[in-house]
Amino acid sequence: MMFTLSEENYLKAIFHLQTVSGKGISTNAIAKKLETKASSVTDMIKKLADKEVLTYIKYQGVSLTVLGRKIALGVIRKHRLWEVFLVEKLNFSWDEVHDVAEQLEHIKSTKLINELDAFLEFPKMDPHGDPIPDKEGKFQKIEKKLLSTLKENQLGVCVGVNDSSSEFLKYLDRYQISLGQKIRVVSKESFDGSVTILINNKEMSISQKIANNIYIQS
Amino acid sequence: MMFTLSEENYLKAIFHLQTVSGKGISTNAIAKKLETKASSVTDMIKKLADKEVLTYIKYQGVSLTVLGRKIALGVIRKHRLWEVFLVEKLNFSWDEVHDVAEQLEHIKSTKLINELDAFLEFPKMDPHGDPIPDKEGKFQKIEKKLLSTLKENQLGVCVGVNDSSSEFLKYLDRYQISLGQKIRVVSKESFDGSVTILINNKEMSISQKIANNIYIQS
DNA sequence: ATAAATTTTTAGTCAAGACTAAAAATATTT
DNA sequence: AAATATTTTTAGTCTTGACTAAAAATTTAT
Repeated sequence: MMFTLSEENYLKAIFHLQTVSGKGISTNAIAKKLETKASSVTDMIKKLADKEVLTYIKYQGVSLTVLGRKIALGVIRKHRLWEVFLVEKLNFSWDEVHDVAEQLEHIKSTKLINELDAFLEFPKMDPHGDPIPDKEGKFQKIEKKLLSTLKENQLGVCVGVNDSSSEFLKYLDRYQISLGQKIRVVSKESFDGSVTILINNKEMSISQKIANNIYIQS
Repeated sequence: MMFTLSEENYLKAIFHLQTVSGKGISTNAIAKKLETKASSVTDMIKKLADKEVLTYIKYQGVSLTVLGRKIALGVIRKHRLWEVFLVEKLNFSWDEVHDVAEQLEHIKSTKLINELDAFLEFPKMDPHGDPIPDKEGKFQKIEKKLLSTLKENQLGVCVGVNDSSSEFLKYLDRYQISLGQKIRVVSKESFDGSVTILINNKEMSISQKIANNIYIQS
């Protein structure tokens, strides 16, 4: 069974939505994620249900079948391995990889992706701290919480980001926040939720929105 | 100006046809090369003429403009660099690379391809002996002739193949014919054009068709 | 130079994947 | 429990790139 580029993108989007909110995924949520219209989503969902990668009951949202999940994980595996390749071998920075990986993830060749995996020495994480599924679709769940949940004076290490947009990642670069960076919460402002943090002995203030997009391990 | 996957494939096909037969390329020739129908070619040609990548006069075939040639060479550059990558870094053999490279050649990212070029240390040839255009589209023309044009007792080195199909390349592997391999013509059979050659001190006979698809440098 | 054969183009369809506008179903208020 | 608001689906349209069948132009043969 072959899947088109569009179909793969739908499966990936539904998988991501499913890991966040447990239950059936609404047409609207998918439309928003893929920046398309609800009517287009309905059309595609019918096709994917016919292909038995998701179950669909009218007016009740969808959820992936075992097969659908497997395909989604395959695409995610490819996306993240290519990101590692771009950063490790081709001098891309973490804010430059996303768009290219979005293209590369749809290249069809089992040998290609497994050899790439070996060439990169079976990395477990991509450049944004997200886990890379193995051949079987298994991946380790990383213990992590949002920076915004740390209490005053607590210390943690940055292990991931919740937003991989180029704008956000460039912001982090400017403030020297990268994977592995130690961050201490100095104080929290209850008025606007902003957080004062200590990085490399320098104090700085970040907005709540920023703090909500940085993953920390204590 | 952006080009779709189909448009790029048309440009590439026309470029290849143009390098073989000097003059305007016929609708039929393109259809044959792309395994499509002449009517489909006419449709696409009109679109490409509008985009000013080729000139087209009804019933008279087409020829690439400077821009069209540049785009075609860009696609060919990507194809061949990816082939080198697959063989040198990912343990592909020369008969396995074509289909994957056909997909990879359409990935859009200038940085990607130039970094890949550097990573591979600016190779001048792909695994089939074909030259790789540089950033500017320049490439060296290799002096070569068909094995079938050698006279009896002449010696040469295999420097390329005229057919990159998996079947043909596997045949060459079986008979230990690879790039750089020394080949001496022992005798030629005028009846069927077959050629008896000497490789690694072993004599063998190859058909005219095979001899017509191996490039030799004397 | 006309007839026959070939090539090329036109006209009309089709499938995929998206869209808008309107209808139908479900949720939320009052 | 109606009335209103929201979500989802349907119906119909559009674009891209392909297709078939038929018409038009060009070549080749007689």
